[in-house]
Amino acid sequence: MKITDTLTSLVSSALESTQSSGSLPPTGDFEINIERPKLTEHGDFSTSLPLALARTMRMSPIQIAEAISIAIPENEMIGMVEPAAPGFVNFTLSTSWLQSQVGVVRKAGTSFGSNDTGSGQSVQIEFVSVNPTGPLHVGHARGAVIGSSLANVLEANGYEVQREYYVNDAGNQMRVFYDTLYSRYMQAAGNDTPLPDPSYPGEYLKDLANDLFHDMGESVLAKGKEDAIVELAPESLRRTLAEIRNVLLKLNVTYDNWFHESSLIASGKFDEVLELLENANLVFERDGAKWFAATKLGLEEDIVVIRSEEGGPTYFGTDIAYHHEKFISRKFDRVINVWGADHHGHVARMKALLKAFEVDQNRLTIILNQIVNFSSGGESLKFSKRNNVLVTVEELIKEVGTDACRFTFLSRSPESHMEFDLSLAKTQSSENPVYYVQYGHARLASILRTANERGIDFNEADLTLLTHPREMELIRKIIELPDVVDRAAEKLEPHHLPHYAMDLSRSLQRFYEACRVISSAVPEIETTKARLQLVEAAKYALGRTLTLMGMDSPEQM
RNA sequence: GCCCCUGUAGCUCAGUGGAUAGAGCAGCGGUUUCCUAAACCGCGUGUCGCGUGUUCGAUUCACGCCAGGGGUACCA
Repeated sequence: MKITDTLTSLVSSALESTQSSGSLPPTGDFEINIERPKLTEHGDFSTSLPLALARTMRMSPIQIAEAISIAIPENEMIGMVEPAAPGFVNFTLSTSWLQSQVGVVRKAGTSFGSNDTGSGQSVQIEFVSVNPTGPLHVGHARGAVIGSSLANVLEANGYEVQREYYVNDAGNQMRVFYDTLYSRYMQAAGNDTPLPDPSYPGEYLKDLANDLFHDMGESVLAKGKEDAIVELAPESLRRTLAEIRNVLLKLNVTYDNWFHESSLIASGKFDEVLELLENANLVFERDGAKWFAATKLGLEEDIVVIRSEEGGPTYFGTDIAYHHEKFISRKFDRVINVWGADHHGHVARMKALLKAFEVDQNRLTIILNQIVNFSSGGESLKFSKRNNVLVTVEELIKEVGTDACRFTFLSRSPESHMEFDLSLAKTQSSENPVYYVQYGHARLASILRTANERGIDFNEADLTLLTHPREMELIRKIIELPDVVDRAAEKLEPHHLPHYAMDLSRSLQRFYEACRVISSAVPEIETTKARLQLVEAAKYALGRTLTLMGMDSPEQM
């Protein structure tokens, strides 16, 4: 049970008993809010309930706080309950309970930090989903990092999670891409074929065509353009996706499923769902195209689902079928899409679509991460190959490393228009919070290594010897982790993790400085054992945090 | 025009309707017989963009304004 839940029930029963004894008057509806005070003098937790009740009770808040404080039932967790002006009830955790938590954390081990808030619920999280037309651009890294950490955190909170990449391999863009690929392939074969209009830009296509020509040769061309594309397309798709997959792997991003847009058409799913909407009178024809009647669902404009020109579905068109697939066929309780801010116009459409499917809109959450500006030493960077500024995620990882990259992206909330300072991120020193956190982990590992080398068995220890302020500070910080995970998962805010990691690291460095763990002085062996248990607990907490962030937990640096 | 996001310390950013708004970096000064100094300790009044409102209480919620970014396709 979470600490705050216990406190809530303690306050609740205190209020009931004061009311039944008549020392406090009855009240209407209210909510018990447990928060963490900023000042240590105000204890570990507090509630401002008396302030909220003052009006209906027609009493001064402090009187209510006093009455509640006295009535709080005995609990091993609570060391002290104090009323405080103007109307708070402050709780301080008991030293003995805090000490005992070291054992609880050690017992939980690498699973420490987990909750079961989401157990029994399935959630699908879709992220990155960039068109398979080239390597990932630096801007895509943010969504990748947010999505993958969010998935980790949701899993830690008990959800059954599926990570999915939606491969847009069917749209008009892909047609242009393949047309251009054909021309590039012809050029690679030495023909003077012009690029189509419109054509797909980028050097990548040229390189891809050259590679394909090297491996597949002239014979492909003998069949004419359409047949050649039929052969080239799957192979180019396979190679581009492999490249995307590899670079994501380097970013520590993995998927449970790669879902192809084209499969929606091949399987008939697209037609099936379109018919569904037609039967519901939500699809009509105009100017030779088919439209989704979004205005009937409160939107300002209708949306094209099938183009007039070649009769193919639009991006929104297939997304209709895709989301039907997510909610109706695969029956996810919740669906989370992590999109770049440039997709913002699409959000209202998807919500409208859910209305058409009669799916509760709250089951779909769309996280829009804002764009990233890259800078180096205070100077803003414009991306281009010509200026020799990095462009791809691959180059970004090479430049700053996976861990620094993840930590930096993760430490800002998705909606912030963040600035990524490359020079700071790649600094491998104390200036960089990334290494500060990892160094903390390495240091803990080092202490445990030393204990092992010296043959110290600390499996049995007297935890009541942990009384130093820095020891208590560290324990308090360690046991915050489940709350941090819970909050990150429930509010879909993974950026709390790096901030917690920093706090925890600071607490353990301060502890390290003040409390020698392994000492040559023999009489202190019992203290050593207790502190080694604390060190191990801290290592579990920090290691778990790093794992959830998708970062490495180094044993030494 | 309309829609979304942002505006908090010199810089980059946290901040759950509560008590005296925080961290990292940068800057200045100090700390090392023994587990990693990639560390620790000390030094911070900032119109929380501006205004009005809701509230016992607003950086937090609502509305208006200002500034910056993004979107506003038979692209995705």
